[in-house]
Amino acid sequence: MAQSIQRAINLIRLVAEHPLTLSEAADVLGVHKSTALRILQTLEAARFVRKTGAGTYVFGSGLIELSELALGSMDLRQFASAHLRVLQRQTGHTVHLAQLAGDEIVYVDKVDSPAFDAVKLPSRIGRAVSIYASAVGKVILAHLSQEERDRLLSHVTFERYTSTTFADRESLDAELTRVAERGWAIDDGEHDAYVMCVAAPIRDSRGQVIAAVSLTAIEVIASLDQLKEKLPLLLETSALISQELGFTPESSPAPSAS
Amino acid sequence: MAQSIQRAINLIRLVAEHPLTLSEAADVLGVHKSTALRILQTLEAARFVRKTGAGTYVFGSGLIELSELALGSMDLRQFASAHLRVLQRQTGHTVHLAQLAGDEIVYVDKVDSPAFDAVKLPSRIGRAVSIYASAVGKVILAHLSQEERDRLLSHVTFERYTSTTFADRESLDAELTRVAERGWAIDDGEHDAYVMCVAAPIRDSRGQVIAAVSLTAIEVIASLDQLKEKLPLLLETSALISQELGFTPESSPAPSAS
DNA sequence: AGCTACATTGCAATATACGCAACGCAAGGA
DNA sequence: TCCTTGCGTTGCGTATATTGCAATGTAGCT
Repeated sequence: MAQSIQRAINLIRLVAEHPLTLSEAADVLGVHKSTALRILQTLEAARFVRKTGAGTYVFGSGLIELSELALGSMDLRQFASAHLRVLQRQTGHTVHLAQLAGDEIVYVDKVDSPAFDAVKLPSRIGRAVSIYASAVGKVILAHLSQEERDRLLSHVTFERYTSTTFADRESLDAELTRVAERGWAIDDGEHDAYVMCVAAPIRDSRGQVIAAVSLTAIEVIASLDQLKEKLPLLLETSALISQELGFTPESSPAPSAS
Repeated sequence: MAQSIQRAINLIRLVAEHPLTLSEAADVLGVHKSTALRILQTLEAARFVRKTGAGTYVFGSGLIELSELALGSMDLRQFASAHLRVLQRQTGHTVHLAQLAGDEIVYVDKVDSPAFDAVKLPSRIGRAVSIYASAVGKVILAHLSQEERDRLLSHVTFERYTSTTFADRESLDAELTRVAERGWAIDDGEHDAYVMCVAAPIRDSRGQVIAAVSLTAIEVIASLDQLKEKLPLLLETSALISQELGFTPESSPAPSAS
């Protein structure tokens, strides 16, 4: 489709795995050395790769800087990081930090159980999450203004992933009302039947909900009820992160008890 | 130099900052829409960008996954992360985690002071550090085998950045002996005259030094002596991280007191 | 020194990526 | 309802940017 760009992408992939000399690069791509050189020089100018003293090409910092730029508010990650790790230890479950970015909700951090035999969830930093079939999505959606909510949902085509999915606007709105009232959301296998979550919102200094923390477990490991037992810890974590972002609880209406 | 690749890189940069429609992308690049489309499709196939429901292109997870792949042992970062953040709080100084990657030493994590008025150091995750003119470089070098040390230094061309730089192999070797004896290294403005560091080694389960933690401050903020006062905290941190990696202290010879 | 293996440059050929124009499609207004 | 407008998408001929070659430069090794 775009040969030279494809070659450049392949080269980046190779370099990310393992340092490469020019000749190796040319061999692997199946092109002449001069061709490989020109691609690498272009990538080098963008700092996507870097030339070492030994003459090999290695991964450059440009890509990492881009990732951080795209994940946006590094502030949020920096502030949240330590708290997420504490929460992981306290609960033993996988912790996610998701953020509203443009029209989507994207994972910006993830803390797995460090145990080697632990189940690694397929979620990945940088990936978008379903906005209506996830605990983080629902808890963020529930705390946005009506206009914002409409905007985010206007392009969505609802899909019933499992029997518990809220697959139409009416039932979703009813669920979001419940979520807004109690201040946290669950995911009862709404996207993947065996994946359970609880999520709590994170607010910035203006009191706006801009992100969410969640605890995730597959049902064999922990039932939804078992996850809910960790709610106090989860809510404490989200409150601490909000505080770090400059949020002062008294400046906003308290969630009504339901 | 490689026009289409350059255009692709520009597009990635734009998309990382802010979602883009096809027409906008074409306008900004100054090319026809069909050209922009083909570039975006290629990038999309590599998951470097992703198409949202609304038809805009946004940053894809492919780049982030690449970054994580390249930063290698996510294990180290996961294990170290919480400890680095604690150390930052305890000391108030910038904390770096640097790792031996191939022939070079690369920053894999960094924790700045969260204060808004704090000086942000120009170091960046993913960037290579001078191997002989940095505290992390020296402390890693000092604990490698002679062959490894020779290999890493064989391609180096020494440069006297400041008056304190160890700019030749003999004086560097003498310094490395001192570092190995006491188990930690300093950087007395050896690369940038006003930047001070102390660094301690991190060992994996085999007892091999594979990384280092450091505390950094510019001289106006803290003198080298003030940094040294934090040494107990630094050494505690590096010991804790090493333990998490499976290192058992008794299995290795204790550093001799100097 | 001479050899080998590598990176780099200049240049001509052509494959490749480009712009154009036509098409498809959806949203909004008359 | 139909027309208009603005978007993304496809096919195609052309020209330009990219390629491979061959020659040159450079460094490490015997």
